[in-house]
Amino acid sequence: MLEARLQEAALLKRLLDSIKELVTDANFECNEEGINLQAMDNSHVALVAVKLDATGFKKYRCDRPMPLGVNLNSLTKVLKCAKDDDICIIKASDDADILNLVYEARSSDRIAEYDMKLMDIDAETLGIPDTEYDARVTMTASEFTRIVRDLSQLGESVRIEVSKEGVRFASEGEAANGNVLLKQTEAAREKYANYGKEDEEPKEEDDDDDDDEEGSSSKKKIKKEKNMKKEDADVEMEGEEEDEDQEEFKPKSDDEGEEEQDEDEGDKKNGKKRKKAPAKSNGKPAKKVKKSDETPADGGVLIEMNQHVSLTFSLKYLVNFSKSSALSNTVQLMMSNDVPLLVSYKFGQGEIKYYLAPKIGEE
Amino acid sequence: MLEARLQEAALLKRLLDSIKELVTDANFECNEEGINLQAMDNSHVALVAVKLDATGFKKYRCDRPMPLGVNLNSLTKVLKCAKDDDICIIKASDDADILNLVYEARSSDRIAEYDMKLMDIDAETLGIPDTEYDARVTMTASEFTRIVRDLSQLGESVRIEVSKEGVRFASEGEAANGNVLLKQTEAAREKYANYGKEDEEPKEEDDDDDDDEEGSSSKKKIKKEKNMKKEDADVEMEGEEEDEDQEEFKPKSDDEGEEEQDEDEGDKKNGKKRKKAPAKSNGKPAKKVKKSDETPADGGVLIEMNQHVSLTFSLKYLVNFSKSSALSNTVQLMMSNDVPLLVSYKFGQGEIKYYLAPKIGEE
DNA sequence: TCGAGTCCTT
DNA sequence: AAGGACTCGA
Repeated sequence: MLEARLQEAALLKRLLDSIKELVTDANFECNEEGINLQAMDNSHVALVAVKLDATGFKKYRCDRPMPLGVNLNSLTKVLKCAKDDDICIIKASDDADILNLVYEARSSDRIAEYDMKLMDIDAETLGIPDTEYDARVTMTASEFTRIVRDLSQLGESVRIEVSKEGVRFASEGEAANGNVLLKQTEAAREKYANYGKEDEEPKEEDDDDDDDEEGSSSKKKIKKEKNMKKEDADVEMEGEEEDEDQEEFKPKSDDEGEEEQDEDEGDKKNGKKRKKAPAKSNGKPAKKVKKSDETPADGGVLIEMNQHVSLTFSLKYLVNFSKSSALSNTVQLMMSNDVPLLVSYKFGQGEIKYYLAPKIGEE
Repeated sequence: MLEARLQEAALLKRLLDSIKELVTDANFECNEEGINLQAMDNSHVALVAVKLDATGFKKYRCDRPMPLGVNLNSLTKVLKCAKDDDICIIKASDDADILNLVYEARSSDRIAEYDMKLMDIDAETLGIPDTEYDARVTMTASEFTRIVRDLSQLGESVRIEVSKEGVRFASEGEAANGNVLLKQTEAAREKYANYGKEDEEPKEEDDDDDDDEEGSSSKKKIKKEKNMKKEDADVEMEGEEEDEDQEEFKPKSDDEGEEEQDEDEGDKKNGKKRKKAPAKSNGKPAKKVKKSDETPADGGVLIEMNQHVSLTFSLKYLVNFSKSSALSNTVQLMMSNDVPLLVSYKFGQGEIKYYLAPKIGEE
C-alpha cells in the first residue's frame, strides 16, 4: 500500500515534462524513504534518476517497497488533468496494478480521481555509485538552458571545459563555431555558497565521516571513484544489456588519476558533505533553498574543481536535460575526464539527475 | 579590418528579423561611414536597404571598405545566441572570410564568441537615387502593421491612396472588401513635425527650406525625381540583371525630365551631409529621436504631398516590411504614382528602407 | 500593462 | 516537439 499526498500537482507535472521524452516507461520504486525512478533513455545513451523524498510529501506512507511500472505517456496525460495547484494524492494497492490519482482543488470543491493501469517493467535499478568528480559547476538553470540551446543551433556536440577561471562551452558547426565562457565571480560564489547544504541531502558523496579531508583525499577519491565503478559494475549500467552505447558509460579506464590537488579538491568534493557541518560556509546565513534557489540574477558560476576537465557531449541530450529548469533554478554539472557527466537539478522535494557519457572521438 | 561595437545586440537581432525572410544572402558593405546592406528580395520584387551609421556604434573602425557576404540565416542563428542587452562586437579581418561576433554580458561574467563563415556575393550595390516623392505619409509603425495585416486577411493587394485629408488603404477580397482611412490630424502634424530632423539625416526630402511647400513645388519635384532616375539608371536597380520584375521598378519612363532642380537635387544627394546644418527645424526643440520616436499615441498621420497618388501593392510584402516596427515606432511611406513605394523606418543608428514596385494592372 | 496559456508554424 | 505569436485574464 502506497499513499502519497503532494501539496502541488505541479511538481509531478513538471517532473514528467522533464523526462517523458527521454523515457517512455519506468518503474517508480516506492519505499518508506520516498519514491525513486531510474531509467536509461530510449537509446540507452543517457540515464535519468529521480528521487522524491518522503519528507517532501504532505503525507507519505509506503508499507513495503514496491515498484510501480508506469507508462510515462499515460501518466503525463493523466497529470494534464490536474491543475497546477491541486493537491495530488497518489495511491497504489499492494498488487500494484493500478495507480490511483486524486486531484483535490484547494477549495476542496472539486475532486478528480483517475485510475491508471500499471505495467510490469523489468527492474533494472542500476546501482549508481556516488562518484567523486573532478569538477563541479554550479550555475543558474536558465543560463545552462540558454547555452545548450544556443549552441545546439550550431552543431551537434559541445565541449565543456572547466578551469578555475570558469567554464567554457564550445561547439563547432557548418555555418559557425561558437563558444561561451562563463567566468566564476565572487557574486556567484556567494550565491551558491550554501547551495545543496540545506533542505537537501547531498548524497552525491559517500564519505560520511567528514567532508573536509582536504589534501590527503585526492588520490583516495579518485580511487574511490574507480573502486565504486568496479564494485558496482554488476549493478551498474555496464551490467545491463550490452549496448554499444554502454561502452561510453564506462569510459576509458583511468590512466591518470594520481594527481593531488589536495586543497582544492578537498574543498570542492566535500563541499556537498559539509552541509551540516558549517565548517566554512562563507558565513552566509542558511538561506532556504526553496524550490530551487532564490537568486534572481543570472550570470556567473561557481567552480569547484581538482583538475582541469574537458569533455564533449551530445547537445541533443543536454537540451533535453535542461527541461528540468522548470523544477529548479539551479543546476550542477559534475565532471571528470572520460566519465559520464552528471547534470543535477535539486528541488525542494528531491532531485533529478542525468548521466550522459562523453563522446569519445571528440566531435 | 572591421571592428564595430554595438551597445545592444538587440538592434542587430531585430534588424535580422526584419529582413531575413526577404533576403537570404547579402553583403554588409562596411566602410568608414558605417555599414550598409542592400539586396533584392528573393523574387526580385522588393528591395531592402539598411544603413547603420558608424556614429551609432559605441566604437567603430573600418580601415578600408569591405563587403561582408553573409548568409542571413546563419547570422540569424548566431545572433539568437546573444541576449538582447549584450554588448556585441563585430570583427572581420581584411580577408573577410570570417565574421567574428563577441557577445559580452553587461556584467562581463559571460563572454560568448562566434565565428561565422562569410561568403562571396556578387556585389550588386545598386545606386538608389534619393528620389523626390509626391506624397509622404508619416505614421506609427504599429498602425501600419495593423492595417496591412488586417487587410492581408481579405485580399492580396492594397490600394494606397493619399490625399491632403489623409491616406486610405483599400483591399478587395472574395469574402469582403475593406478600407482603412487615416485622417491627418493636427496632433499627428505636431507629433511628427521634427521627425527625421534630429539625429537623423532627413534624406527623405531635400526641401530644406520647408516641409510644406505645398503647391508651388509639385511639378518641380516630380521632374527632379525623374531626373534622378535617369541619371542613375545604370546604377539603379534597373541596371541589374534583367528580371521581368525589374520592370516594375522602373515604372513609366520619364517623358519629361529635362529640368534642373539643382538645388533640390544637390540637396538630396548631399542630404546626408547636410545633417549638421539645421536649416529649418520648424522651430521645434530638438527632441531626441531615440530608438525611433517617443510619441506614444497611435492614430493620425502626417501627410506631405504635392499631388494625389494612388498605387496598388502586394500586401504580402508590406506585411513583411512591417516587421521592422520592432526597430522603430514610426514609419514613412513615400509614394509617387507609378513609382516604387518607399517604406522607411528610421531608428537611432540608421535606417531601413524597403522599395516595392506597384502593381501595374491594379489588382 | 504584464504574464500565462493556447494556438499555429517550423 | 519546440519556438514564436497572439489572445485572454489578472
